[in-house]
Amino acid sequence: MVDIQQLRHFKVIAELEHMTRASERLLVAQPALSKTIRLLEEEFQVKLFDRLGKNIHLNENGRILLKYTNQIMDNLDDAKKEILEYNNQQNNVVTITMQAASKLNTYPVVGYNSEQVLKEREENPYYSLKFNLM
Amino acid sequence: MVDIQQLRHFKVIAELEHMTRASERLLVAQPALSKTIRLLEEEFQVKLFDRLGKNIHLNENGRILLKYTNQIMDNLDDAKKEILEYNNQQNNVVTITMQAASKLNTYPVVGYNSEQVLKEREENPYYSLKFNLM
DNA sequence: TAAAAATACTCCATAGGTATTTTAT
DNA sequence: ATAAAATACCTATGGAGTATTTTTA
Repeated sequence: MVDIQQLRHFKVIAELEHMTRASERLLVAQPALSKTIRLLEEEFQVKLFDRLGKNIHLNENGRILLKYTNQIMDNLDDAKKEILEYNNQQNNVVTITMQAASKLNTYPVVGYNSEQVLKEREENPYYSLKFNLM
Repeated sequence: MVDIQQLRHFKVIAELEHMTRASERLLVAQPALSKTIRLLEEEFQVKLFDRLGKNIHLNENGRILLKYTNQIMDNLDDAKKEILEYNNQQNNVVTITMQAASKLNTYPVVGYNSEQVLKEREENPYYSLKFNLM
């Protein structure tokens, strides 16, 4: 099974066309990268690089994989960004903190999520609840 | 580091919103899936599911991740397909086979890739060379 | 009390390390 | 003689398994 670590390494090797320099860049031993490329080549059943003398040269299969690898990396970055964004928009979250003894504001809130409110009340003298505004 | 196996598992769990049924579908033990979700939640620093009593419910973070997970899966499938396609189009590959002793056709080919031709000639009485038509 | 998820542990597969070999400049 | 990749071998981390506990409907 392909994994993202392998693709991260492949990307750098493909861009440098040089395992040793890639191993320095990635802080990973060179033989580990040789193995990674062998595994990817077995996985896809094709060579990704031509071996030219002591060097390697990305071939058409490699170029195809690189194109999709870049998209996958972008997808991952975008997922992280979008999740971060969603959770950092504090202005769409309302936090209401109240004292457990006070029934003043409890009942309207109970209507929102009764189990959670009652549990919070049992456990903490002061408790707060967050609501996402849609 | 996120990996694709984790995302494959997450996708099924997210779609079923049920670890036990996902574990049957994926032929993976249920505790392994619990751990996978915990690891993903640590990785992204957010909860992906709300725990509602004994069930789980995909939340907004989970929905965001699922969207990108689907794109990543599609990218991987597409990469495999495109590589397969490229390598199965035999009609864009010309194979020329010749006898090593004959110099008849060698020289024009030497112009294309001399090292490879000379090596092939040393090793095989009959050898063939493939050319990709661009 | 049954059904779900979480936790605790154990084990093994494999990613990555070091040392060395092979190959080509 | 040097520089690159490949191979061989070893180790340790973590993914997945079994057994059990916790939680709740």
